Amino acid sequence: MQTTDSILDQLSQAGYRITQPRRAVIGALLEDEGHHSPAEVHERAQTRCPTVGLVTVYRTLELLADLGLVRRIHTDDGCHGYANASHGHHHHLVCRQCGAAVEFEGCDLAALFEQIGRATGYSVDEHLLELVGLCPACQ
Amino acid sequence: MQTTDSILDQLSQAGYRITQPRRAVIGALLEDEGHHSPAEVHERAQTRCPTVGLVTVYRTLELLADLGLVRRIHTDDGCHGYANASHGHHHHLVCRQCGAAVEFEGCDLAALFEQIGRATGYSVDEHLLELVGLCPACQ
DNA sequence: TTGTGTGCAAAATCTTTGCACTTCG
DNA sequence: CGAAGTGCAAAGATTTTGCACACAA
Repeated sequence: MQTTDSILDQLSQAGYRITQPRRAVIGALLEDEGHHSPAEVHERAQTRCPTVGLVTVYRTLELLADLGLVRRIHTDDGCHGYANASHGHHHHLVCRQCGAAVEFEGCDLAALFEQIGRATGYSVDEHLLELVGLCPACQ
Repeated sequence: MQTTDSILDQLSQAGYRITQPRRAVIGALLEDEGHHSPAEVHERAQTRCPTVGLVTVYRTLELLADLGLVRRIHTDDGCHGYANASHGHHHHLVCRQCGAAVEFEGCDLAALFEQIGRATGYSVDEHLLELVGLCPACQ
C-alpha cells in the first residue's frame, strides 16, 4: 500500500515539484480502493485544496499514471478511471455494482505470455488484466 | 472466425433488422483483426454505404457489443475501440506500434480466478485481459 | 529569482439526444 | 402499412490548449 508521502517522494525524486494541488489529488486517490473518474477525483480533491481546477486534476493524473504511481482503470461504462496503485505489479478486481476495486497479485502469467509470444511472433511487454465481479457486500 | 453473414443472422434472430448501414459497419469491422475507434469504423463503413452517419456507427457498435458480436477494446491511448470477436472466449494482443491486434485463446485462467475469488470474497464473473507488445513486422 | 505548475477561459473532441424521414419486414 | 432504424443538427460531456499569474525550490 502506498502512502501520500511515498508518492510525493517519488514525484520529487523524478524532478517534479510538490504542490498543494498535487497533494490534494494524491490524497483524493488514496482515500479508498475504488476507481474514480477525473471529475470525481476533482470533487474530492477540492475538499483538500478548494481552489484546485479540473484541468490540474487531468494533468496530475496523467503525470502520476505515466510515472506508474497511480493506475489507469478501464471499464465498459465511462472509460477513464484512476485508482491508487500499490507497489509492484498488480491487477484490479472491480465490483460491477458498487465500483469497489481491490488489487491482487497472483500474477503468474509470465509463462503464459511467453508461450503466447512464441505462438504469435509478438514480443509481449505489457498487459492489462482486469476482473469484474461482485464484492462480498453486493452479493 | 465470424463472417458478416453469421453476424447478420444473429442480429436478425435477436429481432433486429438487417439494414445497409448495419451491413456496412459489420463489414468494416471484419476487414481486419485490428481494433478501431468509432470514427475509423465510420470512415471505412462509408466505402460500403456512403450515406452512413457517424451516429449510426455509434448506435450499431453499441448494439453489436451488447449482443457480444463485436468486442470492445480498451487501450491507454484513445479509449473506445472495437474489433471483431471470434466465437468463444478470446483475448487480444495488440501491437503498440501499428495497432494490429490478434486474438488468442490459451485462457486457462479459470483456476486463477477461482483462487482469487476465494481470497477476496468477490464472485468473479468477467475478465478483461489485453496484452500489448510489438508485432513481428514492427520489431 | 526562475521556471515549473496553476487556474481560467476557450477551443477541440467525442458522444448522446430529439425529431422528421426512410426503409425493412 | 407500421414500427424500427436513419441522418441531420444541435446539445452535452469530456478533454486539451494558450496564456498570464503564482509559488516551490
